[in-house]
Amino acid sequence: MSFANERKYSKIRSSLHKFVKHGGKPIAVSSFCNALITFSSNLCAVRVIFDILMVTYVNNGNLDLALEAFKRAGDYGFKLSARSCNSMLQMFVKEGKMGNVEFVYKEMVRRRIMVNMITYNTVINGLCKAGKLNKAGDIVEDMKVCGLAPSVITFNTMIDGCCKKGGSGKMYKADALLKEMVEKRISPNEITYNILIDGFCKDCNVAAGIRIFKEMKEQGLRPSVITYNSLINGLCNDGNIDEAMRLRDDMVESGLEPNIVTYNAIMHGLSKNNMLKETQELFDDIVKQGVVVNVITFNILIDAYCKAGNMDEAVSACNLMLERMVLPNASTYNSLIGGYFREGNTKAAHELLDEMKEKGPRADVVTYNIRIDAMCKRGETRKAVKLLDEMSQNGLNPSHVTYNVLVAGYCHQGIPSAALTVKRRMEREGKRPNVVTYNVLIKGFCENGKLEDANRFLNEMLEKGLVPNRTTYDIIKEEMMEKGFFPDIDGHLYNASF
DNA sequence: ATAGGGTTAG
Repeated sequence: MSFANERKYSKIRSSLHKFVKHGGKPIAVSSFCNALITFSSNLCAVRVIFDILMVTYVNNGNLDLALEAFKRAGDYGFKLSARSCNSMLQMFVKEGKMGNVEFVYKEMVRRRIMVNMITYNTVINGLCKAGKLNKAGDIVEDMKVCGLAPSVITFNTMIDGCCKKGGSGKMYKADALLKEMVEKRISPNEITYNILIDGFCKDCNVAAGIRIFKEMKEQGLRPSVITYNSLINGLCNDGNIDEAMRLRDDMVESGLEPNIVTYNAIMHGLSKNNMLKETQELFDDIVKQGVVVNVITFNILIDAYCKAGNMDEAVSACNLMLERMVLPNASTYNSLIGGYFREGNTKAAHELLDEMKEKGPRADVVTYNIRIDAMCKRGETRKAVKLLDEMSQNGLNPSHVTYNVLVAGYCHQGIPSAALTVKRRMEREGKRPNVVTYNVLIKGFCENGKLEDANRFLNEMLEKGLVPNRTTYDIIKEEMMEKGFFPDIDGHLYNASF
């Protein structure tokens, strides 16, 4: 592009920016496009203008209109650049709008827009984040067919997808991918190791995380603050605060400065281990040090107070947060609402729920789960089930917890048959019952004297490949065996973990 | 322009 053209385009860019900022409604997109092709004889310029228009919409966070422009360009047969399509894809991935990601990707291929490495990696990342690992694998095949070899970023993305997806053997699969990349002579980098370390730590296998950490150093790669944060977080969740602190010292010694994520992890670790005083002290300490604390820091502190039943301190922490111009989010409210419900202060809880409706952050799935749980505990499970409809009206998908709470509610009210209808509804909505669902159900049927049914669910759970946990065994022991009922499941299945 | 860390509910 010549210098004159470059200047022209920068003018176009700023005019388009103004257009997008003010009158860029969908109807305007189409009339704009019409005007463009009617009055311009320079089709190459029109192509570029479409491209800039789309990028400008993306940069202004107006993704619907960006998509509209993308579709229009297609209607008129203008080939957009991969670069601008990629930036739209990235935003759709960030917002979790996978339907749009898949549509744009397919369109790009159909319109023969040169799909590049970044396109592939972005789409693969989106699918991995949505838990659609098989589909992500299909895209990896697509890229191979098009002559592009998966890069270290592709592998890292896929490995992270494995680590973050639930299910048994996920770390085994992640490890297999690591082996595969090494075989293909692609060297794992610092990020590969960070992903694996975090994956093992989250899989309750800090020991494996430390092993990878050592391997990383042996490979001559330098651990970063992120590496340490993953390990510190893992150790804290393991209740091993001392070791976490030692690692923090290591980190400082190797010239790395702990950041707010480090402190949040440690504060959370302290509070989870009932060390409220230490949590509070660390908070005061970092504030004194001048560390900029964020909404997560406050949420951890507020939640610690709420769990300790100290609502007054929770509220003053909330006020301090506002003083420091940190805005509360849904999690902040959720902690407080949960705290009030727990101490039986329904009035205060509802005042906060009203405040959320009026001006606060939008209620999320957790807010509903807390409300539903409180209703169930009051013996109003039927009423709680009605909230499922309100959730979908607000565009929220009930989670496993939502259904599990309802199942527990009916069991607790002595109507396990109603609990079963919730389980069926859950399956209808495409949520597979998990270990907690079965634990609740098994316990519920046992407590209602229906041991045979409970045994049936135990077998069903095993058939589905779900791995019983400590709670399952406790239920079997206390609710079945101590009542003289011996479950007719394979003996080895429950002998192994005792 | 694409990949990695911290909070709430069962």
